Amino acid sequence: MKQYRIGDVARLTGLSADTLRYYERIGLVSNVERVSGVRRYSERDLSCLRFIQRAQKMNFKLVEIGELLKMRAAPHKARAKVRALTVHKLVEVENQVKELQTLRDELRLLLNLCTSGRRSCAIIKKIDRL
Amino acid sequence: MKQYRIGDVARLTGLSADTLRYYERIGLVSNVERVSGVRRYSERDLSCLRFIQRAQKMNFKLVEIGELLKMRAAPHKARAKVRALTVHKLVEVENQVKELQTLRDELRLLLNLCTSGRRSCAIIKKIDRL
DNA sequence: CTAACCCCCGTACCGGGGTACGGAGTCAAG
DNA sequence: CTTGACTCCGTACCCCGGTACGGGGGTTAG
Repeated sequence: MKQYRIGDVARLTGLSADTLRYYERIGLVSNVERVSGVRRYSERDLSCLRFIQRAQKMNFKLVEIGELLKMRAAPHKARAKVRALTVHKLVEVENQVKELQTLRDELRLLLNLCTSGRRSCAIIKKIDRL
Repeated sequence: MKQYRIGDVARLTGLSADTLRYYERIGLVSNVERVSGVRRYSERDLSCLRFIQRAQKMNFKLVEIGELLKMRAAPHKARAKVRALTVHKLVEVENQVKELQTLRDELRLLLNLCTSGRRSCAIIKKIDRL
């Protein structure tokens, strides 16, 4: 089984060495082997890190990813929990989308007002009494 | 002209007294009058605070709101700047919307997979090799 | 043997928007 | 005159996901 030092892992994953140490410190990646004090990452560790990166792109927070990793390790009883976590995340994201869309529309409105140029600034005025 | 103490303003705006002091500290609201050390907020100050609250809902950061407030005070030469700031914010928000929509679709996909129940957890598997 | 790298650990710091705490001062009513 | 409500200020702390720094040690090539 191949082993990687922190710098190798950094290059392979795109995460900085500091970040890798940080993940270990907060317990996200656990029990990385040491050889005379130096971290040796296994393929397993790498797979775990890539899982983290992908989950992060799915907007999961590091603590949540910690949960997911535990469930990943013990797949059977975890189904419902994983599902719940994902549903929760979906709802969160859906709400964010809605709010941001509203916001976007308002900003577009402001800019339209602004383009139909008058003396004073339509944007400021509009925020004044939105 | 009416004057308000910090507690009154807190009740009127929904901002905490600590937050009001904080806004003053970071220079967002400036030159609040004092009567023997005690803040006296004017109607102008209140209007300013409400502007802040509305701009904040528009996703402007406090530093940006600081800019807007300056422009609000000196409306004439500010047009272009206000516009630029707003355009920038709009682009930002549009990008966020797109990313979150993609994300939302992926989460929905995950949940669909999960519902068509099999032995092991489809969500975990999918994150494994997304 | 030295230079160039890599790695260790601990600590502090970043942004953003506040919240919490504690000691002291002020003011009005009872 | 005391009690209670309100305020002051300064400092520290929260979350989140890292980044930066600095002193020390290990390894490898020339």
